[in-house]
Amino acid sequence: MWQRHQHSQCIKEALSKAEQICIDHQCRLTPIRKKVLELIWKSHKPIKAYDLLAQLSSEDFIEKPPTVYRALEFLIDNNLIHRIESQNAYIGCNTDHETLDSKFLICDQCNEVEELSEPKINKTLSEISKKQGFIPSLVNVEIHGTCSQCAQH
Amino acid sequence: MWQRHQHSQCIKEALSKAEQICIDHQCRLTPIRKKVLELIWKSHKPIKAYDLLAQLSSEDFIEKPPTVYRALEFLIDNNLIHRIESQNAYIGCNTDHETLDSKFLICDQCNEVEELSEPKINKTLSEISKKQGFIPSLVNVEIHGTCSQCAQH
DNA sequence: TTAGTAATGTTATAGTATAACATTACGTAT
DNA sequence: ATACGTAATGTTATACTATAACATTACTAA
Repeated sequence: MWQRHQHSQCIKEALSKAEQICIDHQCRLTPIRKKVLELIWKSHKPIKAYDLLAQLSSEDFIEKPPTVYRALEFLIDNNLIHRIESQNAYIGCNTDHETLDSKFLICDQCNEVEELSEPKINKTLSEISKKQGFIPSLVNVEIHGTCSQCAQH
Repeated sequence: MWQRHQHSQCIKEALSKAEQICIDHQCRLTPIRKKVLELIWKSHKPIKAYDLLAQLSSEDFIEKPPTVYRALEFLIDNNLIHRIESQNAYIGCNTDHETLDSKFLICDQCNEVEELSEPKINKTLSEISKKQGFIPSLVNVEIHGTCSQCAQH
């Protein structure tokens, strides 16, 4: 689904984006938060909370669930990662969001996930909500299937 | 969000729909499956597996997790209920599905859920998937916000 | 009737997440 | 620099969600 590439670049970009956001939002990218964000980007696929936990503990970080869940909460609140609801897993966000929304293509073959940033989807969903008198505050779209790479094999 | 009404009618309809589907699919609406479906419709809001479990056990049904999870799996597979991923909860389906998709408006105030059956959403999502060479097999859309009823108060 | 499959029973455990309270670190006003 | 308030983390315990694995029972069709 994604081009093969060195992750180091996306990790770097993600971290510097995170730092900028923390300045803007007046909050702190503490070592734990930074480490969790880094691990999520390193994985490059959805990663589970307890897998993060295991990796943290193997690197001399504190390895208790609340630690990682707090970091995840922080990163989600600041739009630096998203939760893939259908997998109880977390993935980095490299998209600029004007609204609270996340939209994914999830390949059930290779488990790669691509985040969509198509305004058209938001527009359609927003129109339909409005038609029902519903005021949306947060949208989540998860499309499972087979990615182009996997479809060819 | 929904008009006030007697649930008895929707429960009846849901059950007879279920019976028809089981005939079509050559499977059985056993007492447990029927009871679980009934409880889900009685709730009329998303209901959790362990809440179903509690209600079952108070009615002389077997009250072990696998029982209820198996019934839930059966009902989901036959499109009689859906799982609300963002809530780990289950809700009845009164919609006819041509494809595997579920789309919800979820009111965070009153916790009512309305299932959408707008082909336009599927069309939009399908077009965008295709553009990426992605072959969708299952779509889930969860829109959180405030329903028209709650917005007025 | 009996053999094969579907469904359920049962025990145990895996996997996901949070509550509650204690402690430490940080930012800032004095 | 110091003291104070807030933010973040440490720590223990437990709640909540779901499934594996194997035994038993019920149904169906030859």
